[in-house]
Amino acid sequence: MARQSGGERKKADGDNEGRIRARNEAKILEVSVRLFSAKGFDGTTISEIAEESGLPKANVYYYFKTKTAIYERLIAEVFRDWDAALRHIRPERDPREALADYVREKLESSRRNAAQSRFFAGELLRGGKFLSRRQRQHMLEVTREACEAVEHWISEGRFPELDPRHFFIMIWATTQFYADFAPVVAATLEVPRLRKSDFDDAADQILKAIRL
Amino acid sequence: MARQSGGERKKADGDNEGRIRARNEAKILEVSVRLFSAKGFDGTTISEIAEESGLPKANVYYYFKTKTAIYERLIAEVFRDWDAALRHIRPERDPREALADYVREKLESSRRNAAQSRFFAGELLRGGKFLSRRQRQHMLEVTREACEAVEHWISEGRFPELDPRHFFIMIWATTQFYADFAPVVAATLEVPRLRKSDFDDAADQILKAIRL
DNA sequence: GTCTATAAGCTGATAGAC
DNA sequence: GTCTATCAGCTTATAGAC
Repeated sequence: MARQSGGERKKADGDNEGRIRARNEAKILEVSVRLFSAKGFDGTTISEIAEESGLPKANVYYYFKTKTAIYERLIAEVFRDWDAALRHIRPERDPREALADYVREKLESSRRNAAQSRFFAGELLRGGKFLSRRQRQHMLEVTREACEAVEHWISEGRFPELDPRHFFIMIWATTQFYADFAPVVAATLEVPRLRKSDFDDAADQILKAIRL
Repeated sequence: MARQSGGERKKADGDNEGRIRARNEAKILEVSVRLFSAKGFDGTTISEIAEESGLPKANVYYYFKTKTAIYERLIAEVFRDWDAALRHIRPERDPREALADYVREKLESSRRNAAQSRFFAGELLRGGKFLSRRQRQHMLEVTREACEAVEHWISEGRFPELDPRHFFIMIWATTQFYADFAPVVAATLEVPRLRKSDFDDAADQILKAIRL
């Protein structure tokens, strides 16, 4: 009680304030990624974000200055994990095992965060206008490193003579596809909806198809 | 002159009217597919469609009752070509040649109609809510037929023992990717923008990777 | 068929009381 | 920090003169 009175207010309930802020921001972002991925940037309204977050519209604006700010925060969040799976691709590893780990992790992470995956795919589909130069640069560097690992394997005769860049595009396209275009995949597999086992099958089939 | 007067007006300038209608509708659709693919359904306004079509807004509404009607017409148009490339996949053909033709045509058509390809990808990314049951059914049947051809090849020992459905998902995902996510691909290949030769390389690399 | 003017409603964003 | 009330602007879509 005493701590909350006086001129130190701002600092005094800093903990509480921080907790509330963290919780509300997290809720807003969680709801937003789902809505943006399902309806796009313009199809998503702040009213709807507020409603599904259980907050009045003005409170959403209290935490995020604009709708664009929410979108950009989400881009940054997705981006942080973009290269997580690529860490498996290292020259000293066995190519077969490294690729298997990479494909499985990529499929698993897009399955677990389907909304996030679709959100990012939507952004790239529209040309990636919200990506900063920094972020583009980072993607490029990470890809280049992975390509170097593959080139190393090729030079040792442990990998087929493919262009690593096209190879990664192929793997990336395929793994993303299962989560991003789930309805099409489900229809093709003739199941009502995708289960974890379908993703496991996908991983096996992809690795089998490229016959490493 | 005489033909245009009197009660037969509607029929008399039917030719002219039809030509104008055909031209204006085509222009509207051409502009719309580009705008929808770049900004999504809600991000695209009828004002903008009208402006870029060189027509007043009210005329757009004269040809299409609603914005949704334009979108649905585009879906139907894209849809008509969905299975064109799959016609190469027939049991009596040589699997190697059939697949090569399929991959090349898929890449070439998505390259030539990049806006259309992205438009459709955007629709599927949002769950394909505008697809009719008929259209879904058609996709399913065409895919099933192609899978049967592959199964035939497998039974004769002319094709690796893969699940044809996962195999087609892999091919479809990869070929689409080059046109739909062109900026990412261009960055990965470290070129300013994709040229026809990049698509040709892609076809070669895909076919090489699956080692048919 | 063409086009201007306008209706009716929703949007992102803010002011200001509590 | 929370929330109500509200604004200014833009949206889809239509009415009605030409």
